[in-house]
Amino acid sequence: MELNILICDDDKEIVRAISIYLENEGYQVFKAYDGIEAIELVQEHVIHLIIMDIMMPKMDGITATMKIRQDNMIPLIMLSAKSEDHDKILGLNIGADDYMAKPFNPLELMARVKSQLRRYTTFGSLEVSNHVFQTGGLTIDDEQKVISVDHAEVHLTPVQYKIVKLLTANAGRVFTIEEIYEKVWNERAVNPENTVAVHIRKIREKIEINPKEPKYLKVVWGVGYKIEKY
Amino acid sequence: MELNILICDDDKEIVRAISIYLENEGYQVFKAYDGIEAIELVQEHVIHLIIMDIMMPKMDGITATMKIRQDNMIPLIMLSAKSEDHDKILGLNIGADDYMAKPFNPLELMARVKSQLRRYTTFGSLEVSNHVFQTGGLTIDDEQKVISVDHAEVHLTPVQYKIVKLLTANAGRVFTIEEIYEKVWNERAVNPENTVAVHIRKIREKIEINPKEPKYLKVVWGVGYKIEKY
DNA sequence: TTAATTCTTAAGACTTTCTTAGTGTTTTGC
DNA sequence: GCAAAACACTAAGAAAGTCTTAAGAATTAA
Repeated sequence: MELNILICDDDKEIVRAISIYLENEGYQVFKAYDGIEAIELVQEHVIHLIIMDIMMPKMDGITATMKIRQDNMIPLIMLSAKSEDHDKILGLNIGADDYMAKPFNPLELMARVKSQLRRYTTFGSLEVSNHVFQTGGLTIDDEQKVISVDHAEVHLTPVQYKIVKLLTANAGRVFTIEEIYEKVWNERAVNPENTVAVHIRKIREKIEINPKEPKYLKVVWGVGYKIEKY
Repeated sequence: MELNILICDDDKEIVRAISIYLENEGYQVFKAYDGIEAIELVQEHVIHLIIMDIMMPKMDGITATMKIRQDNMIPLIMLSAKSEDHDKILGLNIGADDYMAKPFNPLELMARVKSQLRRYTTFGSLEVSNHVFQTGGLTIDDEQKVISVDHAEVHLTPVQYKIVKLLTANAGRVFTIEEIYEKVWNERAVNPENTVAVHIRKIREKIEINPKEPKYLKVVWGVGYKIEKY
């Protein structure tokens, strides 16, 4: 999966240097040199993460962050500033997700970027290399995109399939609705939606004998859903 | 690995705000409102890092820091004070590990906390490796949100689960009702409520063979509750 | 355009949580 | 040792919260 990172700094040398690291890791990089450019790019493209300087001409990083959040846009935002500019940072909650002091160590930056983006790397770190997952009578063949329950094939729609795959590949682990949303749609949930619940219902209709007493797809009250590990 | 941070400030609003950030990052937070409370908590719990205000009633942060160091206790200590206070140098000479000027930006604070705690973590971000706590016949799997007593699975509600998790993760240690309330609900108990007792009752009903003679969840009269350490 | 899929909404079912009020037990002080 | 006080336990019902379900609107694919 392609992850898009926007790097925004008025120092072109920094932008260039960081881009190299990011591209090296396989990320798609977008570049901006002030807050206004950044906002434009965010409106035009699906950006997953923004690394933004605070001190910039035209529009600073704080203002840009607030504008982006006002528009209900949900990319992750990491702010950065020279350590002596700390006092410039006012206001308690402007909606950034991380902060780094300049000059920063590229390795640490990469570690933080990965840490932030972990929510999108759905099956990445957790997935087993195998193409077939199984738990109890539930089998999912990721190569043929086919799932079977007790040896009977079941047809799932794409979204349903992704949810089942996520839960089955990590059978036993409980995922909150937000987590499921983030990992399946690759977006952050803006407000608590019911859509995941509806999909869960549809899935149960297909894979459970008795949807009221699910054998596979279980709810953990007040927490989330999981596929039972057998 | 669970990292415990103690935040100590007489301004309750600050304590509350910072706790939210810290908990959001997965740290276990303890709260104190003056130096004496801080020292008590440090003696009772394994604290990895203290964020302490300098200006406080009863016992100030400098004195508390010195006392803690005199006792050969080793938590990291970050002091904070309004920028016009020039106690900075003094603070660092008496054994504090970092200093921050108020008002501070939460993102910067988080960056510094992580930086200090890096010695406890593999690389920057805090990665919990162990999801299973155990003591005697009581096992709690934090990934599956499942607890078992003598190999029999037990279903707990979210609040019940949080209480059991808190006590089990610190098995043998006594928590007062107020402590339990603060940690589970993330707020101070306004007036001595009975709600914790009710939850304790419900938990015992589920995890004890004979709730009247609890084997795991014990009361310490006049003090609080604990889970027996075996 | 039609068909399939996905998303939104809202009502109702169900679960959990909190409050109250009363009962039982342990400690304190005389 | 006994009464009073302090603290812990229990039960039941009200309030709050979460999940389920169905139906239809919106979107996407064929």
